[in-house]
Amino acid sequence: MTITQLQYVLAVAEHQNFTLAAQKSFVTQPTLSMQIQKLEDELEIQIFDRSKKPIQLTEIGRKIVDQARNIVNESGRMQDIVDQQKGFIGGEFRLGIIPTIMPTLLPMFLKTFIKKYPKVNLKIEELTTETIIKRLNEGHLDAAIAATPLGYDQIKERVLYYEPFVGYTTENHRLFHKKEIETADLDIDDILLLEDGHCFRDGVINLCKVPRSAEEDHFQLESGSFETLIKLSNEDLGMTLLPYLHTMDIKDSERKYLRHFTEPRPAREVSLLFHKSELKMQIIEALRGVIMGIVRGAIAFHNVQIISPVQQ
Amino acid sequence: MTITQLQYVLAVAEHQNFTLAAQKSFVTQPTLSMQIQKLEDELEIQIFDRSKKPIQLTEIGRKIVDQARNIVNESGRMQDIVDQQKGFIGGEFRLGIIPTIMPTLLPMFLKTFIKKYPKVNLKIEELTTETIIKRLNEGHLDAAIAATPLGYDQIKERVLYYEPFVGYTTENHRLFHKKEIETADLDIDDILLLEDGHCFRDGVINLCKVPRSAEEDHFQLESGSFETLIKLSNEDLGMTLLPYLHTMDIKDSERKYLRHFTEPRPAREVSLLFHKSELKMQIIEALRGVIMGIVRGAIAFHNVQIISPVQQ
DNA sequence: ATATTTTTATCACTTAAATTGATAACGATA
DNA sequence: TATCGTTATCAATTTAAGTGATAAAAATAT
Repeated sequence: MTITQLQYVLAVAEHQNFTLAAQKSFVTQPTLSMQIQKLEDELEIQIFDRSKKPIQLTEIGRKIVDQARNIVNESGRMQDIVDQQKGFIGGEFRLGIIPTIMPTLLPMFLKTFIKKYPKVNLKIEELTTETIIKRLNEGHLDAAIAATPLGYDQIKERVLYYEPFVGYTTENHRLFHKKEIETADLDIDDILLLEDGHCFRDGVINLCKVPRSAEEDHFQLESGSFETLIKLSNEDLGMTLLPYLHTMDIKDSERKYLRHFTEPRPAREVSLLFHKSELKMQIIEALRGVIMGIVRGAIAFHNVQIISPVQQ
Repeated sequence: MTITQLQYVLAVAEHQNFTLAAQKSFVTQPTLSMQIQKLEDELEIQIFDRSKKPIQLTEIGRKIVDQARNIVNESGRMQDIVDQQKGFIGGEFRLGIIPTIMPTLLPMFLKTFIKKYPKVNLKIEELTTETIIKRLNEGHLDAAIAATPLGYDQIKERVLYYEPFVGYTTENHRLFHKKEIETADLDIDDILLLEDGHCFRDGVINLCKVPRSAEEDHFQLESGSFETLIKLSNEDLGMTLLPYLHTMDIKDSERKYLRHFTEPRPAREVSLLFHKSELKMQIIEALRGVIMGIVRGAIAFHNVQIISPVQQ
């Protein structure tokens, strides 16, 4: 049994296809087939059921894959240990960020981070929470930023900050004339929300404590960005909710429509997520330090009411 | 980095000698030297300080060795997973037992065990608690039986049974005429104990709640077996304490010197120890099942006062 | 049904890696 | 200074990993 063989097993398990897995592993398909057969012979079991299309893991195969992932992860940590000892912060680091956090948070910390840690080769991707969890589990992401708590037992969460929500009304809206609004004022049918998969939506739904019913949705087209929501809101299609950081670069002409909540303000918890194997922990800690340093001051922490994303 | 290289590192770390480590790994010394150099080059660190005699681990080397042990353990578990799935209980199993438990317990369960699990190739060694812990940590033992609790964080303990102590007096002893004795009757200067390293001794000392003082020891020669203690006791050199199972095969002529304790009786906790990595867990569970099945009935469990070995 | 495409297995062959035996280099001890 | 025990280095060998071509099998298209 070699670490390489285990990596091949993981590749096939992921892609359910020897040819594709071989490409992703940068070897030819016979290499992969032979090495996996060798491992199967050595352990005297079948890891894959090749009769099913696409290829499936056998019952024992699933356990083998779990353990293989464990071993491959622990092997990867060897270099981490060396880096940590040397105080070296560098190498490739793949970070996922959900769409509702990406545009505001990334510009705030990116410059500082790459200046402070120039040897880190950051690869940032905008991904939904669901994809983030999948990729973290498969080891294709080193860390991610998303709304929490999510409570996956393979994924650790470190809170970065609590971001209050701010209401965005229009002149004709029933709440426009209130200086400050409170949670109880909200009406689920009245609020424009983001499309599914953006966990912000779930936070809002959760906030209103009203289960979303399909019949009550007036229009099906839902947006992926707050810019669209603001424009729809401006057309008197309802109010919307914006995370605090988004309100910082809103047009002056639209600023008058912002309505802050009374305390305790509803807020979302934004955390750094990473796999429990804690690979590349030095970089994760470095990133956390930079982000928390930048955000501190920009957001008031006191008296916020945490909104959990309900998707799981 | 290969698993083989990590095994070589562990061998050198253990034996502090490339030549010896090579022998134990069944390869030549150049193989070992080259593979370890290759790993050091790959990680760009020195694992071993070859200037010191005997060879020492560097600071980073110690961390590398810990992680290597982890990876090698997890690799070893791959076959365990397969065995477990197949319901196969077999292969080499190295069991350590402390001297004060070995002679009474081993004959009780050995026959049953090898009959029930004929494919297990049991290798049993009589070892002190200290050696047991060292070997479990190094992976040279799969499990052990000793007096507990010990509280090492790398070692897990599963209680097998509680074994009461029985007093052994002689005709001229002050306690001879009591039908039953109690803990308070004991006097540390008056009891014959086993040599250091046998954890039973510590249990007794702990029981008496009197720290052992060197001046008070009347004679330095201490025994390794209860047979010797009984004989010394017969010579009126003091009373002694025997674990319950030892009293079952005592000579009829000496049986009249046994004095049971009143409840709650002092007892020692006897447990199955194994490394927290839980390798070969099926066999460990099988062994535990057999021993607990055999011991149940032989020892009354109620109202025992647990005596902890103090050595740590 | 039959042809075509996609995919995995098998083969002889090449490339790369691990291992070896001999020996040099080093440091400790006599 | 000689000797011993040890590790490093080297060319040669053995073993393992990887390749390209192709066969076999299965799915899909015609």
